[in-house]
Amino acid sequence: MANHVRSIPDKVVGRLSLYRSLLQDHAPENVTHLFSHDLARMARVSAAQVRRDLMDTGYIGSPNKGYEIKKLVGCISRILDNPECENVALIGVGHLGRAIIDYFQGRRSNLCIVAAFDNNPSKVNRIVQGVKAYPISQLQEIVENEKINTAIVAVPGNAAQGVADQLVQAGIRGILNLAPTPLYVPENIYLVEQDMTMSLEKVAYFARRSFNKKGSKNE
Amino acid sequence: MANHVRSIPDKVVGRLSLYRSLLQDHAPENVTHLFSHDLARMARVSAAQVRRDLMDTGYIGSPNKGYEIKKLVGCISRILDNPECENVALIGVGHLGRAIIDYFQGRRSNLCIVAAFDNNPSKVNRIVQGVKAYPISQLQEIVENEKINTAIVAVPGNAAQGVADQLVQAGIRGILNLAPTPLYVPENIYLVEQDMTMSLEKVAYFARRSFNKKGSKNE
DNA sequence: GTAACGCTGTGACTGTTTTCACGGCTTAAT
DNA sequence: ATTAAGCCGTGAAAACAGTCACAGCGTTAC
Repeated sequence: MANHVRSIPDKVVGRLSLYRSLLQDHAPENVTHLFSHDLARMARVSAAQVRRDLMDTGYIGSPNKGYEIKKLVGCISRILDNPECENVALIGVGHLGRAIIDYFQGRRSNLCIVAAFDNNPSKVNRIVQGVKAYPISQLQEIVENEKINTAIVAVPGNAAQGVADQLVQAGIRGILNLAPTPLYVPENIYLVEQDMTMSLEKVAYFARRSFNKKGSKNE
Repeated sequence: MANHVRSIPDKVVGRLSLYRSLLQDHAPENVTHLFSHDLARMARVSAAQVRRDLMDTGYIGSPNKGYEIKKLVGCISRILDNPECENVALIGVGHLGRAIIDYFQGRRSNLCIVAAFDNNPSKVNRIVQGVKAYPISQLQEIVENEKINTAIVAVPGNAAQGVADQLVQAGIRGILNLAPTPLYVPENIYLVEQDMTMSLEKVAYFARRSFNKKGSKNE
């Protein structure tokens, strides 16, 4: 319980992840340093926000060179990443599942989707976009062998809870749920719900009554 | 500008949308009423949170019957929904785009994807999962004709900004961005960024250091 | 040398979101 | 009737998140 390693808030972790991907993917080749306001502009946040967030990484910038991109990325990675590559399971090999595989296939990241699962016999026991697909019955076995502790749920809503139960059973520690049904999981499992319906209804609501107020959100 | 209709905060709108979908899709058939703590349990929030959120809808529950589901749904809908059906455009007919169409096809909602767009000639001018797909060159025309003011961006990261510019040009007011690149849009456009990479990195981070702390997030 | 600049890191502040806690109401039971 | 119970609505407090503003420090210019 003694959380000697200072625990970083949810929101900050999200932005650190964003900063890193911006630095890796969108920084001009020839630039080695940048300032808080540069990163802020890229991430659509305030410069003060960037500086505050970076405090949590322990990285210290130079007052007039700014931040050294390489070092900063390394520093964020030391916080966000496992020392080794982090194995992730994907459940559901429909359109959404494949979209997700594409997402991660392209991007350098230490997150690696090492196995996909589906209960549709026609989809399993073959390679989908570079990822081996298994029947769900092998979930437990593979989660253990591959030391997977994070999973993405991309199945239809009515199957989601069942899948979640099996994931918890298999020893998964964190779940990203993309199905439109919220999940019940034990307290000690970290869960992020990402329901597109909800997000879209929000957009529609604020778009309609566009008081000239801008909103923006992540996670 | 006089916002006589009290503007409801972002977060609350999101939860109202969630409450409604829970009530519509997951309420037992024979039950007509429920209490704040019932809805709270379904939505994984506190009962006080539910009551506070519902204040914004104007609906008033009965101290010992609780909330009448039908009336409450109606009341939330009166806030979230357009009187008529709300037309939405989808940009990008890859795996992600199709997944989104499936999402909304199944669910009763007053959001309706009326047109999809793609710049891949092999994907356009045909019906994809019930939605007509057009080349992006027709964006402006169709947005105007169909009175669309909300769009979902589901294209690869490097195409996202270009698409966003065209959407703004065409008069769109709200954008849900699912591409892994944050967008620049004018202040008066409501934008929600929903980057799966970021979410997953967050899950992985908190799953790893699972101090027995639970986290949960939406939108 | 030294003055001016412009950035970082951070304490203090402001604003927002969530929780607490309690008065009031409505029903049911005695 | 009167009492007891239990939930709702909401003011007040607490927790959280983001912004402001400024001291301190390299760097550059003169």
